[in-house]
Amino acid sequence: MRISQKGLYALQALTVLARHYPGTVVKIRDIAQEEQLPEKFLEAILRDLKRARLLVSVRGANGGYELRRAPEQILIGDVLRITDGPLAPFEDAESLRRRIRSDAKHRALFQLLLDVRDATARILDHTSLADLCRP
Amino acid sequence: MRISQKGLYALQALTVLARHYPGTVVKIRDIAQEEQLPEKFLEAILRDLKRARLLVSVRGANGGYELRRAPEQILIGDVLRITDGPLAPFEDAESLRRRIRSDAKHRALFQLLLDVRDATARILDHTSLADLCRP
DNA sequence: GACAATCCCTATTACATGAGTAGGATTAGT
DNA sequence: ACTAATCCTACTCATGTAATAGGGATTGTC
Repeated sequence: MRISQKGLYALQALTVLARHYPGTVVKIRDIAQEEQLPEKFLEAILRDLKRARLLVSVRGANGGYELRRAPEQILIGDVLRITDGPLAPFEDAESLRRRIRSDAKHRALFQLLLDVRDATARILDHTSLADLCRP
Repeated sequence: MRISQKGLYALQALTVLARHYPGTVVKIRDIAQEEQLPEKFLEAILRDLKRARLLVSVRGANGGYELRRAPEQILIGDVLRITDGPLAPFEDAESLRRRIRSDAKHRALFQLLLDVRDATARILDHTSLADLCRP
């Protein structure tokens, strides 16, 4: 699972929102300036994070985005699953089985890739946004 | 690091060669048939593995491929680095630093991704081709 | 030496994904 | 009404993946 620019930008943006949590909404432009991110691209990313219920937004003048939960309760694994899909070297167990012909013969390979997935997930799901904001 | 079809095919082909190790070369066509892989694509993959010094080949009639070392000494990590590049959620440390603007502020993120890389590498570099051939 | 089998090499194709950009529709504060 | 902001659709452009095509070079067998 190579991390995408989208995933990187999402995490950078979320650290900004974490610093303003709770109470204040931050607008796209301000986040983009603070982290030097392309504004329009960031806009699409924040919409995705909102659809996935990580953020809430306020529309209109003085609008912006805010975390829906405390930074301690937002796991990096959650974020990257939204921006980059499953935290594994494959899409999902089903289609991996299909990609390996004669899966009976390659059970060990299958299990190995599951182990890799579990190891990454263990790390990413035990680190929160708050952890990323600490020095 | 999502595993590519190339990587999957490479590992499947290598298990065939491991079963014939040592002493006999196996031709592309036979490997392709045994594992149901596209022959021309497999050909390109085996060439890559040969260039990377994992295989040796014999040309001409009765030619084919053979492992250069014992299956116990071929690590899955080695194979996937050839077919899929670095075993990390990023290309290399340098360009990750470039992809994250203001890296000073995001040292924790940087370290987190390094941890993920180390965890995957630890698994993949401690599993050998011989391990994949066991039931 | 002819021939067939086999690896070796370059090029091309089709399709999907990633990384954005453009431009307007909608909503809210003044 | 005007302005500032989010929301939404669609589009572009570059790159990578998964092959396929079509030979060239080498070697064993007759």
